[in-house]
Amino acid sequence: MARKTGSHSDITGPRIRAEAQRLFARHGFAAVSMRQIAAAVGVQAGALYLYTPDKEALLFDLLNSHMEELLAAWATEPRGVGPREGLEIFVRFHIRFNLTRAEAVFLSYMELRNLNPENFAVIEGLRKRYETELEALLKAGQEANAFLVPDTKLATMAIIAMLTGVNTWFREGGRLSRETVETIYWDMVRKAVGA
Amino acid sequence: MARKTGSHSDITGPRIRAEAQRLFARHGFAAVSMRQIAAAVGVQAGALYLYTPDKEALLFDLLNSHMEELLAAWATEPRGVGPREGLEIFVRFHIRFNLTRAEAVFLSYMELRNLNPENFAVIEGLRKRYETELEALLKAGQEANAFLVPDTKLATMAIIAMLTGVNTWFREGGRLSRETVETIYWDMVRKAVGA
DNA sequence: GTCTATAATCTGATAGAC
DNA sequence: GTCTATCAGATTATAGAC
Repeated sequence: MARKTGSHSDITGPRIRAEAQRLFARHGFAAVSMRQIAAAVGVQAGALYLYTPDKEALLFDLLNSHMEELLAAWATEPRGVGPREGLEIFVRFHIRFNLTRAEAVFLSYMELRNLNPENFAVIEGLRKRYETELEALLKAGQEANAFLVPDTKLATMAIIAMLTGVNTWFREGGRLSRETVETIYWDMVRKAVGA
Repeated sequence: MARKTGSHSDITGPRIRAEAQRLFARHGFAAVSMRQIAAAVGVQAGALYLYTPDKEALLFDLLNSHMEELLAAWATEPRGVGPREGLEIFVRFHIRFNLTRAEAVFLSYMELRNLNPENFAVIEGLRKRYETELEALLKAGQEANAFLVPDTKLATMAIIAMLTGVNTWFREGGRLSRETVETIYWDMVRKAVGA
């Protein structure tokens, strides 16, 4: 069962992504050097290029994985029995999922500008798909007369911005539990859409 | 009226700040070099150091000015005759002011991490002061039984995140005018706080 | 007030030994 | 798969001429 000397490809790849995410989120993509990432992983800078063609591809991989995981996780959430329950599930899901991926969420909002146009379009497409999921819920509720929403597009953007904002101030062990925060935000969203 | 050769201190200072803001917002603080800023202004890199001790002080100056101007502008807004009108004035003010300073708003949210701890604390203090203005409005409305807000701190964060989010998608000349957007957002905020 | 020149260091990425 | 060494160029900031 002896391993070949210095061969850790199964573990080094994920470690590079983890350390890159941590460093990019903390200092910003441009401020972090390949050498810093390598040092955090415990390899030399040259070794990184076995796992990524360049620095930008590393960033794209992080953003792309995050968005794919977000959509996949949402797909496994239960559908509500009506518009109101469906929206509550979305609100709670968004807060909960984003809080467990704070670094990735931060990167996805802050470092998009460091992607080339093709990669940027991919991430924007995935983000749009997620927004459309919420907008569909709002439209359905509006048509069923369960909600009173003057503009579903604006309501979509308003709700997502409001929910994502939790990431900027929430701290585990603070005044309120995550569950309580979810409930209070759901109360505000529910009233805002007239449900 | 002849000027001394190459003397433009009255105009170069503001130009440096304007170009730095534009470049930092577009590419990120770390990704922009002092040479790029100098080139955009039309001077050599060395000349920048007559106006700023270093790159970080330039960023701090931009963030600090923005926050001071935000607070000063809010201070000149009319007070509403009641909690409801007061909140509407805040909602419209926040959207309107932030849309006219999109680059500065973006920087204030994205580049805080590039400040040293002292400068960071200054900006955080100013931001907190602004948040407290909104929270006071919500508390007053709650006590007057004009609003029904389960948690004024969370409502403050939720409303600010929601309103600031307009900056990420609003484009002049798009589907809706700024006035219309203000009105729709005010409708959502009003309902969310039970007014 | 602006310029040129420069110091000292760091950058992303590659080549080739092991 | 990882290392060392290296390339070619960029970085912030300063010194001193004009």
